Amino acid sequence: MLINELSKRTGITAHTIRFYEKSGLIKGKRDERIKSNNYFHYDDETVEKLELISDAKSIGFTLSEIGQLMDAWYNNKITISEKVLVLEEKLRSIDEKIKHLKEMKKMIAEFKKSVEEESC
Amino acid sequence: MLINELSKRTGITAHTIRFYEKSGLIKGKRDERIKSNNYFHYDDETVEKLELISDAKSIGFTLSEIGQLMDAWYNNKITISEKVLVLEEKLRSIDEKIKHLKEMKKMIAEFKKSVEEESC
DNA sequence: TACAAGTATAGACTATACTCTAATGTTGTT
DNA sequence: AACAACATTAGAGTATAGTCTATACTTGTA
Repeated sequence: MLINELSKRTGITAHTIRFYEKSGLIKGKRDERIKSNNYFHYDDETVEKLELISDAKSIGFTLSEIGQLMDAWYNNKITISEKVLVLEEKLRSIDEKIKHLKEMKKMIAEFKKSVEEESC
Repeated sequence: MLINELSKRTGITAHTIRFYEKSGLIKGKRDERIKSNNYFHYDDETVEKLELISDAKSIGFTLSEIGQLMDAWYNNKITISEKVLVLEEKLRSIDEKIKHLKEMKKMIAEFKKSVEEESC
């Protein structure tokens, strides 16, 4: 598929997709047989990758962290133990984030309670 | 206390503290009795606020969201029901973040398992 | 065939959140 | 008094993550 369809399938604009391509997160292929243009072609794996990027971004991962994660996920030049290491690190960082969120949640909930009691 | 002590107590650089001051997140007071300088003076509440800023940043809140939260927390020009509204919204957004994190954690954990099985 | 829609690249622009520098003045110590 | 340490403001610079524009070529449709 070409960039426009990729954009429609993922909800990510063509501009941003090109930005991710330049950043090295995804990679389109050129069709050697077609000489008249140099359009990039994308496969279903790229759709998957863009969805992973969206998901990982939504939990606060930077593009550089997402790059590491995607290397572990898709890059076969990396050994299994290297992959496992990256994945474990990401799991740890997720656990930390969850811990901080729960602490903040508790704080806000307690403060909310005290504000509400004030109003009686 | 002056900015340097505030910086030492919070671990936030004077530069960044000034940036937060310009952004309206904190507010130093000038001592009217002192005419020779116009140094800002900060109280313990500002220490607290900076700690809240650090905590809220670590869970991915933007400075603008933190501003709203701090208004609910410290600003008495806001009604109790307005405060409660902001606090509830933040609690919802924290729950969403936790949900996303747990989903991503599950995904990564499953993928990690499949990578490890591959190695046998 | 005209022409709208799609594609590529380079580079400018934006927003957020700092981070640093320069100029200038004040305070505290020796 | 000298001088280091600290304070202020204005404004420049940086990193991240886009977002947009201009230019130019290609493709699909009426």
